[in-house]
Order: sequence, then C-alpha cells, then structure tokens
Amino acid sequence: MSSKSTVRVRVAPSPTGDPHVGTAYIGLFNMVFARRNGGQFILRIEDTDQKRSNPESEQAISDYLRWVGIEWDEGPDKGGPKGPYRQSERTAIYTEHATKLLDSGAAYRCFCTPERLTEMRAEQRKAGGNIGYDRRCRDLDPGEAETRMQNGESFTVRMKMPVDGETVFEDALRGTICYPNQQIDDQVLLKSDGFPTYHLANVVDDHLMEITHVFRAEEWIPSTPKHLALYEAFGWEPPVFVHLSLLRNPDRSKISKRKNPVSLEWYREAGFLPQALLNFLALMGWSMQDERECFSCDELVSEFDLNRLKVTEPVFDLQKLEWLNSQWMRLLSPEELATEIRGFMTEERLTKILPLIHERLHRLDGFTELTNYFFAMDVGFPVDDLKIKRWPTKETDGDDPKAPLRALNKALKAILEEIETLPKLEAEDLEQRLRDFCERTGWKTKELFMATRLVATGRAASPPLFETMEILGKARIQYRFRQAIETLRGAIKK
RNA sequence: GCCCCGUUGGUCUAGCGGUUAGGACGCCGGCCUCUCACGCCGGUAUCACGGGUUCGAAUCCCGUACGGGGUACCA
Repeated sequence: MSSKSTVRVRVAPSPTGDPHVGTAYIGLFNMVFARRNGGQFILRIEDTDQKRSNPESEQAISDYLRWVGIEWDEGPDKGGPKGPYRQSERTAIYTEHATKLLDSGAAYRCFCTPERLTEMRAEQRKAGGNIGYDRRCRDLDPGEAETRMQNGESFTVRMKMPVDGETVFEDALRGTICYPNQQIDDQVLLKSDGFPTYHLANVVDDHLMEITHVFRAEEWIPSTPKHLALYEAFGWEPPVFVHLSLLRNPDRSKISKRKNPVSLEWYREAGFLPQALLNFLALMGWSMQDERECFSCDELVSEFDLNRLKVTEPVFDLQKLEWLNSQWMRLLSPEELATEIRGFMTEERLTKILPLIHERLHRLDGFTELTNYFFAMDVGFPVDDLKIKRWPTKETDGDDPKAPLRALNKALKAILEEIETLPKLEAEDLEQRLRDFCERTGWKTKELFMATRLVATGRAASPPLFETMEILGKARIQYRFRQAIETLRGAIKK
C-alpha cells in the first residue's frame, strides 16, 4: 500500500439476523483505525445471500451500531463517492468482473449440481484427506460450455486456483502466513442465481471502494489466499490484512447465541451503557500501555496502535462487563443517570405497558410490582410452579414424573427456534404460531400457554400472554427461553 | 481426515532474555458502617509439556499436547 493513499476501512455485516456483538467488535477497530489515521470508515451491507438477507436486519444493524457508538462516513443510508454500499445493488458490477475473469481464463463455468457436490464431499470424507471441489468442469471444452449454457443449463462461475505451490502473505498482526495451494479449491465466484459469493463481491468492492486495510475476524484467514488470487487475477494491489481474534463463549468456542448473549439488543435491554459495552469490546482485542481498563472511544483513538492489538482468543466475560458498566454509571451525574433511566423506561414503552395492567392496578404503588418483569432482564424461571397435567404423550412415558418436563423442554426449543427467525415479535403472529404449534404437536393450548407465560414473565399471573411478549421484545424472550431450557435441563437431570 | 491460527491464575491481561511474574474481574476474609452498596486492607490462584539456543528463558527456535477456526452455489 503506498503510504500517501488515505486510509479507508470498512465493516461489512451480512443482514441475516439480530445485530451481532461481533460486528460491533470488528466495526470498532475499523472505525478507530480510520479515525486515528484521518481516514474514512465505511459500512457495507453484504446481502448477497438472497435466502437469508432481509431489510429489517439491515435496519437493526445500522440502528444498534449507532447505539453502541459506531458511526460511519459512508454507507447505504448516507451515501458516499463509492456507492452503492449495498451489494445487492451492485450485481452488474460483479457479473462484469466475473466475465473479465472468464475471458482471461482465470475462471470457468461449472455445471455440477449441488447434489453431485454433496455426494462428492461425502465420498472425500469417507476416503479421508482433502475435501474440496474436484475440478471436473475446470477443463471443459469452451464450446461445450457455451452450448450447455445456451441450453439453459444452470451453472456457477468458479475461480481457477493454482493447484500447487503455496500462497504466502503478511498479516499485520500475525506475521507471515503460508498456505499450501493444494488446500484451496476452485471457489465459486458467481452463484447460479447470478449473485456473487462473498469472495468475489468482497474483493471487487474493496478494490473499487479503495479499501486500504481489512480488519476482519480470524475465521477469514483460510480464505485469504482465495482473495489474494483474485487480486492477482484482476491485476490489483491487495489491501493490508489484519485478522482479529474471535470473541469466545465461556467454553472457548466462537461466540454464539446459544451460549452467550450476542445480540446488541440484549445488551441494551439488559441495561448496559453503550460506552461501557464499547469499552469492553475494545478490551477484548486491545490493551492500553498503562493497563487502564476504563477508557472512552476518543481515548482509544488517540492512543491506538496496531501493534498492541492482540491475537489471543478472549472469552466474553459478562461479569467483568457488568463491573465495567458500573464504573461508567458512576461517572454519570445524577441528571445524566436520570436521562439514561428515562431512555431505558421510555414513555413509549410505558404507554404500551399501561393498558395491559390498567385494570389490574388497585393503587398507584402497585405499579412497580406489576411491571418489573417488563424492565428486568433476569426474572428466573419458576420451574416448581409448573403444573402440567396433559402433554403430548407417548406410550414410553409410562409414569415417568419427568415426562412433562421433557415434553416442555422439547416444545420450548422448537418455539425458540421459530422465534429466532422472526425480525420482531408481534402479538397476533405469535398467537397464531403458538396455536399452530399446539395443533401440530398435540399440546393443549391452555397448558402450553401457561408454561410459556412462566417462561416469558417468570410468573403465573400476567396480562395477556402475546401482547406481553410483544412488549417484552425479542431479546428478553429469547433470553428467558434459553434460561428456562437450561433450568428444565437441570430439573430433568435431578 | 486435511490445512491454518492460538496457548501467562477460573476469566481479561502487563510482560517483548535477568521481575519476589505486576494489574483487573470473580471468589474468600477483614476494616469502615444503622443495613446494603461503595471504598479501603488482605488472601486465593498462573507462565500447557518436552527438547534445544543462551551465563541466564514466561519471553527466541523446534517438536508434542490442548483449544479454536476453516474445509458451502453462508458470510
């Protein structure tokens, strides 16, 4: 990278779910690096997976990134000189570039079906050794490829990777990384739906958007050689790569929603201050020279040095986050604290809650008692209050006293899975889904709804379940379902 | 299976050839105090293992073990 070019970095989330804490983590370091060097920080939406991408997710990602304090200079909602910043709006660019590679012989059309590929992998797995595309279509006669394409046969475009030798590259953090090319198969560049894969889109966009440094998660290390091959095929200069370590669950696996809250919405709803969360994320990948732990984003910017970035895999410790949050809360004046609390118990939320508890309220002082579970994150799951008399039973249940618990656990898992696919919770939709679920599985609505109420609110008495769940919101509901599933698991084992 | 990345207390880390291996969270105990919290004091526990290199290795090199990631028409 020539030293005179301005620093340009980006964070490139895929809008396929809840706003992820890992996106904020990577975004933070990109933003800090850009600010430190007087460069630009770009938000690019990688929505090339037509099946999973959705606009609600994109909106949530933007909103929550801003909430936590990450602001970009160019992006889909702000525009900028190198737009558009949404990959689904750039498909023509990718096909044009794929065609270039096809013409230069760096890529080829592949007519293998997904079924054949699955079968091939299964066989490779059985045989042991490398797993990867066997390059059947790589040396297809161009004329034949042409006719098959004309005949409407479905195809992908694959990269022609070198079959021997090795790819060596420098990671700004980890030093030299060396990859045997044999390990790298002929990556799909263009899917049969005409959309690019990450690999193509990412390289083309990074070049066109003049990205100079790529801070991304370490899970990308293995595909970096593919990207490098692409830069070479296009005759472009690659950016500097900085692979940051992945955030970890307590068991050290890659952070995931089943083992640790990952949605930024959860952190906001659990009452964390954005500046504390951001501070904590910084601590996950970086340490100050003087080991100061409580510092602002501005302080980070002014002291940031790439060489102090860490390579070890940090476990995301909620207890320490909570401590850090308490430190930040103390820094607030009483007035500021009041503002924060008003932002947490908003007028808007209050006006939604009030109609639900109105008739249940006998005195004003009953308010806190009747509504605390709308605000708290942890309410506990009172497993002993469960009184399940009928459940979808099997002969094998016999008189196993744990059978209802087992059945409920299974049901909760299934419902949670369904809830996770929803961008947001809406009462009517939820009710329909749960009724359908009962229909499908043989649960009595009465039984399952009560159990769900216990899960969602921690109580046997609450306002109408589905309206309550809607107000509680996805983050709380998901969290409480997971907690309940855990509690049940314990109760079943006992 | 194959490839890559990593390894300082339970967790986050400082350390970049010579330190009684320091700090933070947590936990335990004490003090403060009408209680709790805060604060303060103290305690707990660590360089994964084996070979080198060196007068001297947590620090450098090589193995091993362990952990993680990748191996998709997902990103």
